[in-house]
Amino acid sequence: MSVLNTDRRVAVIKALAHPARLRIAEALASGERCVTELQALVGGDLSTVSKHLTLMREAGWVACEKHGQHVHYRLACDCLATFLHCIDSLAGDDSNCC
Amino acid sequence: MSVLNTDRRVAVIKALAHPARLRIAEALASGERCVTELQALVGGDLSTVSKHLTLMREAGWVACEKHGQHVHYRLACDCLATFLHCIDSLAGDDSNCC
DNA sequence: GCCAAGCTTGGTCATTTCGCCAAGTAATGA
DNA sequence: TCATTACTTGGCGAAATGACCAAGCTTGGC
Repeated sequence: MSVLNTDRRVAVIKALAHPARLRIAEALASGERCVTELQALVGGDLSTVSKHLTLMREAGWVACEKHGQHVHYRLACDCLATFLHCIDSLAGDDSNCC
Repeated sequence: MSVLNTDRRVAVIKALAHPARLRIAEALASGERCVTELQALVGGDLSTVSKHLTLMREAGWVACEKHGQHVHYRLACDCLATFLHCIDSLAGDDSNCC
């Protein structure tokens, strides 16, 4: 495995390694949302949310499409549930991993 | 899902969101290694590697056991392969996600 | 055309993370 | 016991990340 591939993998992982971005991903699992809706969910400045979404898009987690004034974001990958299940097997308070 | 759970999930994800730590995890997938061996693999100072391992242990990814002078680190979770497969479906150069 | 809503981009500052060095502990062998 | 190897911990400066503000672009309604 090359260093480049490692760095690419790291970029994908980092894109979810932030509370706001993880919450955004969880929200999008139940359907499309526009930026303002996601801001209402995670709080903070709209520009901050927009930048989080750009990062997630570059990593490949989400895709977006413009509808009039609104930009609809959605999950671009159906493996989020698998990913989270894997994380939760480690994150559980009861340490019942694997 | 509470904020606390989100933060715990983020801590688990962050523990692999670094090139050296990801490489360490990949290496441990093929068997136990002591700290010096992992240092040879990822480079940098031994203390840096040790701190990476502490972080990964607190997140639950690895466990360790002392054998004489050596400390053997191993994966504490068998879901790493699943995790990486999920990441690679996004990290591939060919964008063939999902 | 003009204004407001929705979003993105650039800039700056505060916070976090990272990596090395130095110092300390523990086990082994001479 | 003294030196060496293996590892951990604390500390500090450097680099990366995150959050807000301000400014700009685009779309839609009046």
